[in-house]
Amino acid sequence: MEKRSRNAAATRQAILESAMTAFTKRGYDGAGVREIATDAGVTAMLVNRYFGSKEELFAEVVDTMLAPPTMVPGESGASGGAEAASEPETRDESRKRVASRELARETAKALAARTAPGADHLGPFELMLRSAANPRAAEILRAGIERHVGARFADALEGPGTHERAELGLALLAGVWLLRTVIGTPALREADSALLVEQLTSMLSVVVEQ
Amino acid sequence: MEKRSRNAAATRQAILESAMTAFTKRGYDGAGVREIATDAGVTAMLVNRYFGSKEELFAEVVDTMLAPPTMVPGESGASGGAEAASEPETRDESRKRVASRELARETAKALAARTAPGADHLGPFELMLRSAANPRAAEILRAGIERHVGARFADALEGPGTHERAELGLALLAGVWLLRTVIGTPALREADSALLVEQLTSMLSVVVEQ
DNA sequence: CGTTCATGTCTACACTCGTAGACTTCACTT
DNA sequence: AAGTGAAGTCTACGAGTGTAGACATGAACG
Repeated sequence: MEKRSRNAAATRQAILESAMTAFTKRGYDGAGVREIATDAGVTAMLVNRYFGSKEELFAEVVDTMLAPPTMVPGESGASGGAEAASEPETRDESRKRVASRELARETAKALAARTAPGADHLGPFELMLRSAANPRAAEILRAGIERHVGARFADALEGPGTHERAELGLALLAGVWLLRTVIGTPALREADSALLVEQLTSMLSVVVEQ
Repeated sequence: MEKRSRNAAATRQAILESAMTAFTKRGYDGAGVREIATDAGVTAMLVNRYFGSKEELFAEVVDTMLAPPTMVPGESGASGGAEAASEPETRDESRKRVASRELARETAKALAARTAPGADHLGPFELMLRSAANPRAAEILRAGIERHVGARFADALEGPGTHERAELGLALLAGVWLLRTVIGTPALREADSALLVEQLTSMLSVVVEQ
């Protein structure tokens, strides 16, 4: 661990990244300010000094983790293990050119891979699922989803009711993530990957295709 | 509120019902033993005296709320104080006679109705979604789902991979419940009911129909 | 060099939490 | 009516929470 001698920006970033993993792994209520601070090599009070309060820190974490991934290679979004949950390479514009069924399949494959028993990909879904219990956190999440994710997913669709259909797809993704990783129901954990992708693709196609 | 003068069974039941609503509304971490006790007209210590600990109380709540049919149209599904309705009829058999598409549609309609903006139907889904953040609670939930819900839903299906397909359906239900009520994303909240039922039916049919 | 001010720490407060042990009060039996 | 055991309460502890205010520190600048 490097020293980071009195660099405000670096310290702030360290706190933010520590908060990302803490909130994602333990949820808003489960993560403590002291824990976040210690992991960042800092005192608890400094967290509030930089972010105002735990709630404001959480809001910034949500904003960071739900924001679309930066294409600029210089910025590595998060070293703490937080990546945005979207398909590997395809950006919004190129997505529309891809056949709808293919979009559904790629999404299904990505979901299946990240929620596989071995993988421990922390991501915005876990952040949401583990923090939804707290009403204040839920409101912050709602705002973040509305601002970032919902619109981004809806843009990938065509036809009428894109927002509603996008959120229906999101609901399926969130539910599978919940049961497969957070809860850990055996039937879904041990499900055959190829078969799972197949079923998810079919379900997603309902809302993805026109 | 009646007096319930020193009746052990009634007191236990009162605590259990109070715990159901508290855990469902605020989640495992959010609900306090003192709050549960006060709502039952009792001291906090009596809760632990009857149930051993908060965790054991939660386990009994989970067992109670997951035991009766949850999402299937014929049932009331615990609106706050769940009543143990005994029902000797062969529900499973009659269900299988219903056309698969009809099962999907009925389920979709029930889900849409219970997650509508006005309705405040507390149920096992909220219990799960609000308590999943705590690992101990998640494990208890996993056991309960495996013991009760998964198998029951799988029994309503036919063909291969019933457990996996049942849990995929459950995932969709849970995700919609999450986004629509716990998080409260506007696109799903304000979605047209009939259209929502239609899309949900199509998505569910993928896993419900053979 | 010494001053300065952002950067970071320490102590402390005012809670809430789950729960353990000792105590009291009531309903029922004899 | 007296006794007894179950039913319920009281006090308290130890740990943990978020955060406010006072204090220390060190790097950059005159």
